[in-house]
Amino acid sequence: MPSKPLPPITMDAVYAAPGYLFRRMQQIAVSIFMEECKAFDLTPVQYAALVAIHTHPGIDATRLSAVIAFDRSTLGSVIERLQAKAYIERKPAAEDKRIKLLYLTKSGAAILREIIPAVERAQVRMLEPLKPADRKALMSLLAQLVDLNNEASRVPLRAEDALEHLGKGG
Amino acid sequence: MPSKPLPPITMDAVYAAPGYLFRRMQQIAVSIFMEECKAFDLTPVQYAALVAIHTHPGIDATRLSAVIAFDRSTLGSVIERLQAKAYIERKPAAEDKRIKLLYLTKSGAAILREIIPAVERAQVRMLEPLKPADRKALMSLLAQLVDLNNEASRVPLRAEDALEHLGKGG
DNA sequence: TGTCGATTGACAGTATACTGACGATCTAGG
DNA sequence: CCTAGATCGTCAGTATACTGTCAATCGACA
Repeated sequence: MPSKPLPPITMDAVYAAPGYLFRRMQQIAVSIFMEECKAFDLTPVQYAALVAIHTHPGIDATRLSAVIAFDRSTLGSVIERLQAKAYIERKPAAEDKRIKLLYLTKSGAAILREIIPAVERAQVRMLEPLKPADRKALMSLLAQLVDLNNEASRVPLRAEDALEHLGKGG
Repeated sequence: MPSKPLPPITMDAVYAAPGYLFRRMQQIAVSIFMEECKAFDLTPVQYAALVAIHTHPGIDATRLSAVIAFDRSTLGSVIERLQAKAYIERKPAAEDKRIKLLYLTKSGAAILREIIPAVERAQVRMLEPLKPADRKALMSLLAQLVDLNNEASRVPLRAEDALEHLGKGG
């Protein structure tokens, strides 16, 4: 008896696979972002980190990783690069010698203001080929799926939860 | 006169941005793939490369990169790793000394057969939180968007176009 | 108070990705 | 035949990502 007949192995199956489409779309999105923002020498990750530090001054690296759902290991080098560009500062916390608090510098706040229009353009361009109704539908479904799959990633998004210990007490 | 008033900078704007959602979803997808396939020690990229080499035996690295829309520079190390695992072979082409042709080995074909059920499970799991109708809608919109944005990425998908010179003459 | 478990930042190792460059090689034109 | 331009594989440099580990530190509990 032959074993269960195998489905044919085709590239079309790969092209239609969710994982493949997600990876392709991410590559395209990064490419568009970098093109629109090339005057600023900021990556998407660095941009998100700047926004989070702007929104939560004095956050530490571990909590930052939860707020933007980045890997903590990776975040170390991201922070280093932002610091090397003088967009952020790190200050040791008085109460806990392990922690280094993150703050935007003046030039960090300035570049954040300046880059936002370019980021907006990039976001618009990513969806531009679709009809407006389809853009909304896609974003709605994707937002749902990301939220419902939150725990499936190594670094689940914790957003404001992660900030309970920041100056407000737990 | 103050300049145009700035929109507030919030994390919610980041969370709702297409680029952010695409990156999150890709992280989640890779995480699920690796979890389902951990017994096989194959990454999503390595899997796609194996399928393409299976479908197009004797393809070279440059055409492979077009068929799966991978960066050619990156593909070099991917090929090296697959070769180190003895899943593929590289043979110099007789007619062109620059080119190395890629072939699946027996163990490469075997692992491809064995991993497919795990890959299928991963693809299903990625969309599982959505209702069936929503899964179809999301995949349809995403496939359209990726296709319409094809030229926006550094390595546009060329699929069968790239194979015109493979044994069939141009 | 002294110790144990948890947390924090850092690091090593692996794997994608993209940019830019390079030598070897092929092809087309003269 | 010989040179100019294109192509192929490769490499160096940078930037995300994830796994696993480590020392320093903190907090809680005995």
